[in-house]
Amino acid sequence: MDETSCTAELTADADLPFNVFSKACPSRRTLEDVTGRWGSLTLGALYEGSLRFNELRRRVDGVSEKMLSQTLHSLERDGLVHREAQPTNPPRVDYELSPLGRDVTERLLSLIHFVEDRMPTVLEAQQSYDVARGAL
Amino acid sequence: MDETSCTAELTADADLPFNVFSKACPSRRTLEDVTGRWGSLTLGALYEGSLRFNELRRRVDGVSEKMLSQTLHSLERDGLVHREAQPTNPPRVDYELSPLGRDVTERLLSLIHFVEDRMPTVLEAQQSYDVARGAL
DNA sequence: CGGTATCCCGGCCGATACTG
DNA sequence: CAGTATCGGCCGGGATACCG
Repeated sequence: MDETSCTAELTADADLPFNVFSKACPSRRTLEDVTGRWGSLTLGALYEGSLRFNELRRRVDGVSEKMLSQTLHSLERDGLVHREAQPTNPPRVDYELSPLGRDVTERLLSLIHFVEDRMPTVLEAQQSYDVARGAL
Repeated sequence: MDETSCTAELTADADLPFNVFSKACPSRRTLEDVTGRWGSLTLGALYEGSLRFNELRRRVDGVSEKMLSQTLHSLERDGLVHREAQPTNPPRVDYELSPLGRDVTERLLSLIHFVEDRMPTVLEAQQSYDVARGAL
């Protein structure tokens, strides 16, 4: 299993070059960067436009400096976010989505908005589940 | 901040009832169930059709019994996956997506396939980043 | 087969302090 | 403002054993 082909024999996507269902495939890590707890929210926040570090921190409610910094590094490394630092004093750094990042985030936001939209149904399901379980 | 409205003042989605950018909003947890490390792969695997526990375990390369069990419980609680147990011996249990689960998974797969598709570009970006960083 | 229970370790992650 | 450094808890998650 090298890095340019990670075929998983047991999935229907068996002959795709980069298969997330295969444990060793680098696409799985990238997917986790994108869908991860902070990665998804960071990308989502940046979709509206470029933001500075602390603006981002306020938008993504609950993220710590450390995790935001780490998240931004991963996303920048993946080529999804572009970092632009201006050597002024005080320093000003803007983060914005790359074209690839925008394409990824469009799909991500489609999922996010759908989940937000169906939350009433989900909450109902959760209550039914909990009641049925609590009865046991 | 109750459970039927979680407005985040600082995002553009400020007046949406269920806002993932708000820390306390239940939609964030549900999104994590869907996009999480094992949740996303489990949903993706089930999109092709219903599967039994150990079939699922083999498809989702690297998942442990414990995590698969836990993941399936979360997804079932959210109303995304339906569990059907047949009281035979040996027992047979099938998992399948609910209609809501299918809708969610369609959007999820759109993202997954896009990431898989663009992996060559991502790998290139990563190498550039690593080279530039290694040079420092 | 289809799980649950228990143990336990590594690393995710928050808090705090510090730097340019 | 925009981070990095360091410490520590806690919990995700793997390994193993066990049950119906």
